[in-house]
Amino acid sequence: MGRGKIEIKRIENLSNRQVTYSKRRNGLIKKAKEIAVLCDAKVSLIIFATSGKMHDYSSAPMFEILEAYHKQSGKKLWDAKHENLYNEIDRIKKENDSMQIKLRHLKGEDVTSLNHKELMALEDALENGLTVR
Amino acid sequence: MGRGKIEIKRIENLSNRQVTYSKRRNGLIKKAKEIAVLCDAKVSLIIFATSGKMHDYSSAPMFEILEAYHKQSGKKLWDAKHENLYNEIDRIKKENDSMQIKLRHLKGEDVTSLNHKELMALEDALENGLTVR
DNA sequence: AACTATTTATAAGA
DNA sequence: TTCTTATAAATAGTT
Repeated sequence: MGRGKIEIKRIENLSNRQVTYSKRRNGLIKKAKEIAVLCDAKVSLIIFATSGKMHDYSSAPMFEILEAYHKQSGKKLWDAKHENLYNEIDRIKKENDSMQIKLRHLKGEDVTSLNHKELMALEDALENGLTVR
Repeated sequence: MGRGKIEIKRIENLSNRQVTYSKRRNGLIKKAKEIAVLCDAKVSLIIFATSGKMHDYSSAPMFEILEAYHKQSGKKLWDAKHENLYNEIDRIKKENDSMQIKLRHLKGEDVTSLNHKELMALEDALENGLTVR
């Protein structure tokens, strides 16, 4: 749509590419807004130029749309993000369980029945567990 | 662009709305593909019809684009998802700290110096903390 | 699902 | 960059 027809392949001339990018980006966002209004659709659009500059549009809070996307796509978008948190929870829970066992042990017998080395080992384990995070 | 000009407002007639949705959705995805190729841009597009049906296009793995979006937008996309996990971590850490304090206390004195009520209270607190999850 | 009269988007030029 | 305009492309209403 213009003075001449163009092939859909990368525009090699930088200046032309930038101009076309700017025009088409505006057009795309306009169309996204229109379908959202006309058809009561939820739309999320994110565009990055090669320069790294970003433009975006969403007809509802981006998070909502991406949540819905996550549910329907079956793609595990968030897993990489969540993995560290789950790992941390597991680690702390284990630490916790370990302490619980030791507490029960201590409650069940006179503390003096543990020798000095046992106490040091116990203390080390706890200090370690609590500082590796 | 058609036999007549239309206003950009919700199309009330269901059938017309569906037809327009289908046509414009295709158009939008085509344009998204074109700008990605012509201008070497990264594009992510997600569209939901009111029916709940989803269509999407992304010129690179969706996760990559959303990660980049997350970094640039300053919008806290993931927080709602992460909040529960952070809360759980906080809760367990507190439980953990509490146990550590009690352990130190027990190690520092003969366990028999705690009276029966104190031991019961300690046990209850631990059991409670460990089962509320 | 096709068709086509019009509107809209935009490529090239200024 | 912004404006202009000839032409390509999208699409609203129709069949």
